[in-house]
Amino acid sequence: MDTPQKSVITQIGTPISKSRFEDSPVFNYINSLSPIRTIKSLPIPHPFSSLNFTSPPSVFTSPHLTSSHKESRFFKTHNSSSLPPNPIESQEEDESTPNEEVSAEEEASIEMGLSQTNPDVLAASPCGRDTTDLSLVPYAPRGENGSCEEAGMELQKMYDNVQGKIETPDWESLISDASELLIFDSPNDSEAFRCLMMQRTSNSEARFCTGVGMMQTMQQPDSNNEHESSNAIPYEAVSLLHRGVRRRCLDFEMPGNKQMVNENNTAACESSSARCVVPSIGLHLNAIAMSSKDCKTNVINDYSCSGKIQVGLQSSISTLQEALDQTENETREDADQDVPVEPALEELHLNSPKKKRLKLEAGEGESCKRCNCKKSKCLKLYCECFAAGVYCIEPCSCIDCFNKPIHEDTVLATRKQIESRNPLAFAPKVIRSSDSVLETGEDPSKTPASARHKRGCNCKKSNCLKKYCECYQGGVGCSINCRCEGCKNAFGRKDGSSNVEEAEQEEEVETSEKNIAAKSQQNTEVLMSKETSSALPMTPMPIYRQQLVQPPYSSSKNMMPPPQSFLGGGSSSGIYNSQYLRKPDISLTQSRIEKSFETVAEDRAEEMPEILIHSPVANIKSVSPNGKRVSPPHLDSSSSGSILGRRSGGRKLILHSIPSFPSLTPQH
DNA sequence: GAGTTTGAAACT
DNA sequence: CAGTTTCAAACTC
Repeated sequence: MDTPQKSVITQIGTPISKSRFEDSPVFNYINSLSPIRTIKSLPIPHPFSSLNFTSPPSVFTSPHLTSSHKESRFFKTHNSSSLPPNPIESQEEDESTPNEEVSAEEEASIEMGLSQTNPDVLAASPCGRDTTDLSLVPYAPRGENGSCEEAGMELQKMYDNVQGKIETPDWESLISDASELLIFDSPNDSEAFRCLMMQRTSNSEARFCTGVGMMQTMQQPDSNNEHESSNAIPYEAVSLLHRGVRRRCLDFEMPGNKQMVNENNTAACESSSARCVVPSIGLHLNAIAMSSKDCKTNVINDYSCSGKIQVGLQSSISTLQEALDQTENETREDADQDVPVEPALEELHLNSPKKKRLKLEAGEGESCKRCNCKKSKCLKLYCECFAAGVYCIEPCSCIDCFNKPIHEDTVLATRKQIESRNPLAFAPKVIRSSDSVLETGEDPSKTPASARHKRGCNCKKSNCLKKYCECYQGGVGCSINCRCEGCKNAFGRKDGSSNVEEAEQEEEVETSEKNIAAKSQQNTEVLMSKETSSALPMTPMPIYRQQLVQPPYSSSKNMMPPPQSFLGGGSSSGIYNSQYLRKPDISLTQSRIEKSFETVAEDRAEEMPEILIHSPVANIKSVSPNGKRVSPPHLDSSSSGSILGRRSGGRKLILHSIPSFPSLTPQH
């Protein structure tokens, strides 16, 4: 259904829109853009620039009160700016319409560029922005949505007929995807914007991060076109959900599909967490928290979180074409796959008594923080959420939590206070320097040392072998900065010796037995996976999931490097990501930026193997961190052929996004 | 799930 | 800056 509709729209819409579109600067801008080349979009001074990202990240980045104002302003501008409140039309499909058209056009025109196309489109279309914003902004007079842009309105009117047929949800998802893409593609602005969105989202208090939330949302996927109320919820929920996931990477579990699309883009997954973290790489991509953390790593990083699900989902998507299809069918997929999938995953992975821990581990990376604060009100760095620069969400078990959008002022004030005391307090704890890898030419896989804990640890009893150790937790070796005693950090001792191999060996020894036992089990799975992979582009999700999940189980608790660690440094907070992007990266020359990106890509690649390439075989063989990292290239085509293909594809996409990044830099 | 351990954060 | 206390995550049972 969707596809045909779209096609209709595309065909019809394009011609029709032209007359009207041309009038709007936005459209012009869109036209000027090459769907494939995101780069273009950035350089081009579009009306947006002023509106959108000017002061984006401020919100989280630096909890300045002004930031909030800016944001509000930002939103106001959008909302009020152009649209004469047209409650009627705007209500439901305003948002979707414009974007849709554009996306449709672009999709039609471009076979590939999911990532590129959408981002551009979004960027180009104010409506897209607005939509996003609106959806994100609870406070914004949404019902209205009316706040779409003129162009959107006009278009909408024009296409009203067509649109009527179209289901908004699809578009919404598309939009959200596009937004994702956009976000990822344009590190700086997007980042900032993301942050913005984040706040807004949080404000909305709609916390979709949680799988549950998702589930709920997903369950009502399409429906609702009719009333605002009904629509509003689903729309926001869905869109928010997606965004929320990206942003916080919070609940990994979520929108696999969406992310998958992104994933094809590659950066995406991590992105949220990691990405946010791109530079540092958060809790992964820097943890995660670089997150993923962020992004991811963020993010990623963020990766970890989404990793499980994503992987599973990814397995289902091996080709761009698929991705495209997916985009088209997103809604459907969400409804169909996500719902069932999520629960399944949860059960698979999280039912065990260790559910909580596993969850945390998965999400640790980055950004997926879930605190359990009782006395700090989540307003101190004790609180992981607060420290990560994110609001607490449902999954948190905190008591008397003030780290919520409602208490935005308090949060910001507190943050400010803490920052005044320690400007780097909210900076990623683990700083990964892409430069080090590049410059030294070190093998990233063997040099976790390239990333270091910002201040170093102070461990006394844990020997830096447990997560008590922030270095270890961050997946980095101890450094001169550390004041630890009896350091045995598996990622690198303070004295410079690396225990990684040793640790691995030990771990392997420990796990070998387990693995052997598991091997027999997995053999069956392996065979299945091989068969499946060979037969189908996508591998059976269950297998991948298991594998993904398994590693943590099988491996010794302590020895397994936190997922985030691979992604990068402090993924943690989306907030910071923007900062990092702006400050360090901005200063970088384009070439250098590219390099960094490449590094990221490499890291990703490294990472991907871990997650994606957990073919049964690989899994068995490479339990240890190194093994995983090194193994990827060695993977047998037989076992991971499809995966590799995907991987390469992912990289390719990442590279595409690279150009866009530099484009942002010009601002400086 | 409760209790313990641990080390960062906060405080003095 | 050093010492102490508070805190929540990590870990153990």
